[in-house]
Parts: sequence; C-alpha cells; structure tokens
Amino acid sequence: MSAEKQVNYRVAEVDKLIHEPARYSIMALLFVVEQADFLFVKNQTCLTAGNLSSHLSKLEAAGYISIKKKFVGKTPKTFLKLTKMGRIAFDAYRNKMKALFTASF
Amino acid sequence: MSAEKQVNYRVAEVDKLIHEPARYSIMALLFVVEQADFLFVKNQTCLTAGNLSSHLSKLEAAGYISIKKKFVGKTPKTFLKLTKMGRIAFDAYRNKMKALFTASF
DNA sequence: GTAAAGTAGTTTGTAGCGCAAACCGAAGGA
DNA sequence: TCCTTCGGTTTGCGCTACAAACTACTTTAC
Repeated sequence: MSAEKQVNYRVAEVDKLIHEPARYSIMALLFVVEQADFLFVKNQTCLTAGNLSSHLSKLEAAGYISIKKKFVGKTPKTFLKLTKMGRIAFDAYRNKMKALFTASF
Repeated sequence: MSAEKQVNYRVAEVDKLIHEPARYSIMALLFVVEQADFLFVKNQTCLTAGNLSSHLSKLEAAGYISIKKKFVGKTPKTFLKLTKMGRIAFDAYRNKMKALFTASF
C-alpha cells in the first residue's frame, strides 16, 4: 500500500491562483509584454471589466502583479505588470505543468 | 485592435471539469489502470472519502466515468472506470495542455 | 448650460464549487 | 445486545468566478 501510494499527488500541488484559466491568461500576457494597461488586458483576454478587476485584485493581493493608477490627460488609466514574485511563480507553474504533461505518465 | 486580439484565449477553452486537480488525478488514474475500486482511488489520490464521492458524482454526471456497485462477499464495493467519452475528453485535455505548455508562448 | 452618452473601471449579488465533518446502513466482534 | 468498523453519501460552510449594476468622472449633442 505505501509503496503504491500517491502516484499522481503532484497534480494537487499546482498553484491554484495561476491554475485558474482567466488568471493564467492575464499572467501569461503580462509575462511577455512586461507592462500593459487595463483595457489592453481586457481585450486580449476577452474578460469582462468586472471579472478582470476582481482577478487583478487577487493577483495583487498575492503579490503577483503591481497595479499603478495614473492620469493620462484627464482620464484615469490602470497599468499592470508582473512583480518579480509573479514572474517566479508563473515560471514555476509553467515548469510544473510542462513536466506533468510531457511525461508519458 | 482586431489583429492583436485574443492571444491567449485558448487557455479559457480547457475542460474545467478535468482542470480541477483532484478530478484530473482521478481520471489520470483510471486512464492507466482501466478499472479501480473506490478505496484504491481514494488511497492513490489522497482525497477524503467525501471529497472523492462528490467528484465521482460530477464525473459520472458528465458521462466521463461509470460507477458500478457490487457486493464482494457481503461488503459493498464501488467500481470505477472511464467511459469512452471520458477517455476522449481526458486525451483531448492532455493534448491541449501539452500544446499549451510546450509552446514557447 | 445641461442632458445624454461614453470611458474606465469597482462593487455587489448569485450560483456553483471544493472540502471535511457528520451521518448512514450493513457487517463483525465483545 | 451494544459498539465498532467498513464503505461510502449527504450536509454545511467558506470561497470563487462571473456578470450586472453602479460610481465617478469626461465628452458630445443640443
């Protein structure tokens, strides 16, 4: 019993915050573009503004992204970028998933 | 705008039923062993009985697994196996994830 | 000037989920 | 006979994802 235990336990170790597809999309985008504003991310990910807003709050709370609000002319703009921690976490997640899905089993 | 749209939209297309790590573990297990009973799956996945039970119900409702209850001697036993639909769905999920995570971006 | 229509998001409400604790019926001892 | 174990299922709770409704402006139309 103990010898055969936990064959697939590694799947359970994934970072659930990044595992959520919507959030993965956001982080993947920020991973490659380095910086982006709210509307760009909204368009790229096809998320609604409300949905995006709440996901961003969670990512920020986790320390994975930084949110900076500035005025461009007279309109407010929200700039997003991955933190160092966010980059590391995203990289780790990708590596884990890659290992998981390229393995024969 | 329309040319740059939806770079990462494919992530959102994943089968959420399989995307849940607990359920992925269950399906991965059934994918390789062909048939298993409740306790074996419980031990392998380290899920609690209650948790496993509810995930199995969902997988069954989706038509991904079949649940057969038999008596072995005098004690009831629950046998699980992937349906054809389940195998197809699992395979598709794995292929999608593999493509997603082996791609450079 | 002021009403209506954007713009750029945030907050609220709701349905559904994952999880473990509590529960249940049958079987096997003490 | 009671009670403990076995093999699960049901219940209850906290959290989540999502969209609708809302806020706080700015711009356009009249």
